[in-house]
Amino acid sequence: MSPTVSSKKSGWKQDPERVKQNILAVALEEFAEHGYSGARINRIAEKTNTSKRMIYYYFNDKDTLYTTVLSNAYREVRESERRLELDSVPATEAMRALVEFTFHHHARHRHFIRLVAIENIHYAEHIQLNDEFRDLNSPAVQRVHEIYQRGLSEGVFRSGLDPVFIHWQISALCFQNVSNEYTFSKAISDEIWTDMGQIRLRKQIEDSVLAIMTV
Amino acid sequence: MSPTVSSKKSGWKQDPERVKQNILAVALEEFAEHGYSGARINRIAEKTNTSKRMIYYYFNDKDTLYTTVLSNAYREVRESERRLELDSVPATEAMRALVEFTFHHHARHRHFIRLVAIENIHYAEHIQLNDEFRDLNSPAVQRVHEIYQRGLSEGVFRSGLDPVFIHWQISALCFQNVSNEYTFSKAISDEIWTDMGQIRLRKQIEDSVLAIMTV
Amino acid sequence: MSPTVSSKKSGWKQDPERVKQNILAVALEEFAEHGYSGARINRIAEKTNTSKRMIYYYFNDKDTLYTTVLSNAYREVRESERRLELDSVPATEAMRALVEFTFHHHARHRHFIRLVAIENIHYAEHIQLNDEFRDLNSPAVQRVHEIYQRGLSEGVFRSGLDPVFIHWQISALCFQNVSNEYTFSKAISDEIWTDMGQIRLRKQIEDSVLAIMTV
Amino acid sequence: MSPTVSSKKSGWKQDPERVKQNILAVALEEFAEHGYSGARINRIAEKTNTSKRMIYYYFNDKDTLYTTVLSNAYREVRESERRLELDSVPATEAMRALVEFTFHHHARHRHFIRLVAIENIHYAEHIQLNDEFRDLNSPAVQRVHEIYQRGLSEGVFRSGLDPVFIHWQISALCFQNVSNEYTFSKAISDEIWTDMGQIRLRKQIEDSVLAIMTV
DNA sequence: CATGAATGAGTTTTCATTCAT
DNA sequence: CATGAATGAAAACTCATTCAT
Repeated sequence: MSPTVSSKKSGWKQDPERVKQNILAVALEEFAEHGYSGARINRIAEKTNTSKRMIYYYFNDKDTLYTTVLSNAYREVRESERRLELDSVPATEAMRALVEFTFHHHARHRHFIRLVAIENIHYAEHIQLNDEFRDLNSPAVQRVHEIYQRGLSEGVFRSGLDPVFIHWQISALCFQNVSNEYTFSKAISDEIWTDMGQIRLRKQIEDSVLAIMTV
Repeated sequence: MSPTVSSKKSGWKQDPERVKQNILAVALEEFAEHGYSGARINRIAEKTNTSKRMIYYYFNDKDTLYTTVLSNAYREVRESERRLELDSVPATEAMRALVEFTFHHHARHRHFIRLVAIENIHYAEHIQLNDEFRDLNSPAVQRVHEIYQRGLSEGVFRSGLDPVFIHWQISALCFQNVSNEYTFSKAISDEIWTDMGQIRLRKQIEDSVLAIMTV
Repeated sequence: MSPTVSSKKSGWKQDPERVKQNILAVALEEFAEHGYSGARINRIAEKTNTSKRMIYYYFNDKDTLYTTVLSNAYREVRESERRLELDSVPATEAMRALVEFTFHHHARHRHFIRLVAIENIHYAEHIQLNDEFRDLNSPAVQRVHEIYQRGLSEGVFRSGLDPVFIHWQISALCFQNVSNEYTFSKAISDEIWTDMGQIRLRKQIEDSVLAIMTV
Repeated sequence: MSPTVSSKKSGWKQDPERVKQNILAVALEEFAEHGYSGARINRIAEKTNTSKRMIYYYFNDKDTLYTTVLSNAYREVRESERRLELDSVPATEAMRALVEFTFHHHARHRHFIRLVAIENIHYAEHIQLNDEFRDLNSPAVQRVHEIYQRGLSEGVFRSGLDPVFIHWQISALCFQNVSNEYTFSKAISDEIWTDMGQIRLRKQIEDSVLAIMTV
C-alpha cells in the first residue's frame, strides 16, 4: 500500500520514469530485432511491466516511440564511449587502443548497431538534425582529432589527413563486423566470426587504420 | 498481328517471363526501399504492368517473392562483377583496380546493398545456404586470391594473408560507403559524400587495403 | 448510470463474457448450417451484436472459433442430458425412457447433430482427445451401464452385453433420424418425418434396442 | 498417332468419355474428402489427366460437377447393390444376408457414405427430386418388401410392418457405422471399429432388425 | 478439343490506435 | 494515472471462373 513499494504490475502507482524506461528498454529490443515496420506494439506491451495504453500515454505513437528509442540509444552509446581515456600514451598506441575499444564496444552494443542499420534503411529520417545531436556525436571525431594532433607533434603521422575520414574508417569496419556477419557468413565464409578470426580481424583493422595515418 | 510482338497492358497475353521479370524488378525496388515488413504487395502491383493477383499467381506469397528477389539480386550483381578483367596488370595495380571497381559497383547497385543490409537484420534467414549460393559468391574471393598470388610472385605482397579477410575489408568499406551514409552524415559530417569526398574516400580505401597487403 | 446495466450495441463497453457468448451462438449456427469451409466470418459478424474485429479479438482465427464452438456444443448438450433421472423405474421402462429422451433430445439439438456430422467429415481432427473430453461424454454410456446392471438383477436382460454397443445403437438411430432426413426423403420416402412417422419410428427404435437386450 | 492410342497427357486427342470419367472419379474423391465448399477445383485439376479448363468445358461449374458426381455415385452404388440375389433362401436367412451385405457394402463405399452425409448438410438441395431418382433407389425398399412378404407367408414375420421403416433401420445403422466412427471413437470408445467389434456390431444390427420383424 | 495465363470479387487476418470508465 | 475492450482501415491471400489463341 505504501507508495514506495512499487513493483511489477502489483503496485498501484508506478514511478513514471521507471515505467518509461521499462517501455524504452523493451521497445529498443523489439525495434532492433524486427525493424520499424516489423516491430509490434502488442509484443512490446506484452514484454513490458505495464500495458499497451501506457505506451501511447507516454509516447503518443509508434513513430515517436521509435524516435525516442533511437535517440536514447545514441545517447547511451556515446556516453559509454566517453569513459575511454587515451591521453597519456603515445599517439600510435592510442590509435590502436581506440580501434580496439571501438571494435569491442560495437560488438557489445549489437542492438545499437542494428538500430543504426535500420535507420539507414529509412534514410535517417527519424533523426532530427540539430546541434544537440551533433554535439552528442562530435566527441567521437574529436578523440581521433586529438590523437592525430599528438601523432603529428610526435612526427609519426602524415599531415593533411581529415579526422572525419579516419573516424569513418574505424567506425565502418567495426560496424560492418557486427552488421554484415550473417550474409557474409553464408555467401563467403564464417571464419571471421570465430574467436581466432575476431582477433585477427581486429588486428587487421588496427593495421589498416594506422597504415593510412603513418608516414 | 505478329505473335512475337506483345507488350504492356494492351495485348491480352503477355510473355510470362516478361511479366515475372517485371514483377521482380518492381518488387526489388519496394523491398529495398521499405524492407520486408514495410513492403506492400499493393504498391508493387500498382507499379507493375500486371495485377496483384498475378504476383500471387507466380510467386505464391510475399515471402517467396522476397526470397526470389533476394537471390536474383545476388545473381545479377555477381554476374555483373564477373566482367572485370585484371589479368594483365601488375598485382598492386590490379588490387587498386579491384577496389575502385568494387567501390563504384556497390555505389551503382544501391538497391542490392540495401537488400543485403535488410537481410542481415533478418539474420540472413531467407538465404538458402547451399553450394549453388556459395558458388555464386566464390569468384569474389577467388579474384582476390589470384591477385594476391600474383603479388606474392612479384614479391610485393606479404605472405600469410587470408584472401577472405582482404575481400572482407574491401567489401566492408565499399558497402558501408553506401549503407551508412545517412546516419553518418547527420551524426558527424556529410563531406564524405561530396564528389571530392568520394574520390578521397576511394583512395583511402585503396591505400588501406594495399597497406595491409604490402611488405 | 448503474454500471451493471449494459446491453446491445447502445452501451459502450459490453460484458465481455456476453459478447463472447453472443459470437459463439451465432457462429454455432453458421458452422452448423454451412460447415467449416462454407462458413463466413463476415456473415457471423453481421448477425452478431459486435464486429468482425471482435471475433478475432476473442478467438484469434476461424479454426479456433470453430473448435471452441464444437467443444462448447458438446458440453452444452451433455450437460442438458444430465437432467434425465431414471433411477426409480424398472430397467425395461428406464431403457424405453432413455431412448425416448435421446430421440427427442437429438431432434431438439439439430445444430449439434449437424456439427457432429460435419466434424466426422473432418475426421474429428478438431477434437482434442483428452480425459476432459472423455469425462464429458462418459455419463452417456454410464447411464446405459446402470440400467443394464439393474436389468440384469431384475433378470430381464441378457448377460454378456457391452453398454458401449447398446449406447451406440441408441445414438446411431436417433442421430440418423436427424442427420439423414433429407437424402432419405428424396431417395425413398418422407413418411418417416411426418408426425405419425416420428412416433412410429421412435417406438421401433425402442423396440429394437430392447430386443437386443432382453432374454 | 493412331486415335486408338490415347493415354495420359501425351496423346493429342483424348477420348471425351474417358476424360469425363477421369474428372468425375477425381472429383468424387475431392468432394467426399473435403465437402462442397472445402473441395478445390485446382486440386481436382491437378490430380486429373487433363486440365482445369476441361473441367469447365465438360461440367460448366463447380455446382454442376458436384451434382454430377453425386448422382453418379448414387447410380453406381445402387447398381452394384443389384447384384445381390436372395430369392431362394428362407426369409429370416435372407434378411440376415441383406443386412450383412448392406453392412459390408456401405463399408466398402465410404466415399459414397461421406458424400451422402455432406449432401444432408446441404439439405439435399443438389438432388433433383424426380421419378428417375426414385426409380433408382426403389429397389432397395423393394428388396426388403419382397423378403418381408416371403416371411409373412412363411409365418415368421409380424404383419403390419412398413418396409420403408425396416429399410431405414438397416440403412441407418450401416450408414452410421461408417459416418460417425471418428467422433464416437474420440468421445466414447473405438472398440466398435476393431475387427472383432465390427463382427459383433454386424451381428447386433442383424439381431435388431430381425427382432422388430419377428413375431 | 485443348491450354496456360489471367482476373475480379471476396476471405481471412493484422495492426496501430482510441475509448469510456 | 491506469485499463481491458473496442475498432476502422488496410494488409495478405484465395477461389471459381474466363480468355485469346
